[in-house]
Amino acid sequence: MIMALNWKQVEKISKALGDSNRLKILQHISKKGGCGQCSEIQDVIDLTQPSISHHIKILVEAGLIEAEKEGRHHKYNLNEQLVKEYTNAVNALKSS
Amino acid sequence: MIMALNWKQVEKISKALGDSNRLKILQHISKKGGCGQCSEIQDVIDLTQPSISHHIKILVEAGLIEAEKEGRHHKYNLNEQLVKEYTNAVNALKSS
DNA sequence: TTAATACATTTAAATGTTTCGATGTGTTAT
DNA sequence: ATAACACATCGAAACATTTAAATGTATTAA
Repeated sequence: MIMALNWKQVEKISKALGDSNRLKILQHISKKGGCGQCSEIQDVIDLTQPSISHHIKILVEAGLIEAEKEGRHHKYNLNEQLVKEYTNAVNALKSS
Repeated sequence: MIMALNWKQVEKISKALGDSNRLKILQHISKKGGCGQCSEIQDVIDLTQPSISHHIKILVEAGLIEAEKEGRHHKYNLNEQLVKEYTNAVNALKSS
């Protein structure tokens, strides 16, 4: 089996997943069927706008979500392919 | 088996996976067929003994590895069940 | 018993992360 | 054009993590 992600990427994605607020953001985006907006995330999570912006940046840089600009709003989609590759890479620890 | 992980556990495991040295330790334990010793990990990873001890503690506390004392040596096993539950939980983001 | 080995713990320094207030940039509405 | 909205960035404080030197504990060997 060809490993799509290298360990540096696994580290980065794990770091991105290692924060409760970011996990909440991911769950929110996931529930919304892969979409969401910063402004509505502020209603769900008890953080200021700059903090949410920071966490979203980390998720985007890890590749877990993708931003789509629509006028002055931003929509976010979960990168399901990356989630799959990440869990594959972690699971590969079991049989390498 | 039935036990699914809660998000607090997912956070903790992700944090444990979010460090290159800990990923190397896990790979080493994994390669050795689920076993290894601190002293041989020191040959593979460029860290002092207290640092390795610290990282192993974090992996144990996350539940990713289990320690087995054998005299003055310690053997470590990958908790394959937990790895499975972790990847299941992360993958669940795709369809919740 | 004494010495050596394997690992844990404590302490402290360096470094990284999280968070928010202030402010900046681009977009839409009036 | 002006105001309001959505989001990004900067700067700084608070907090957490990483690392190693020093030291401690338990086990085995001589």
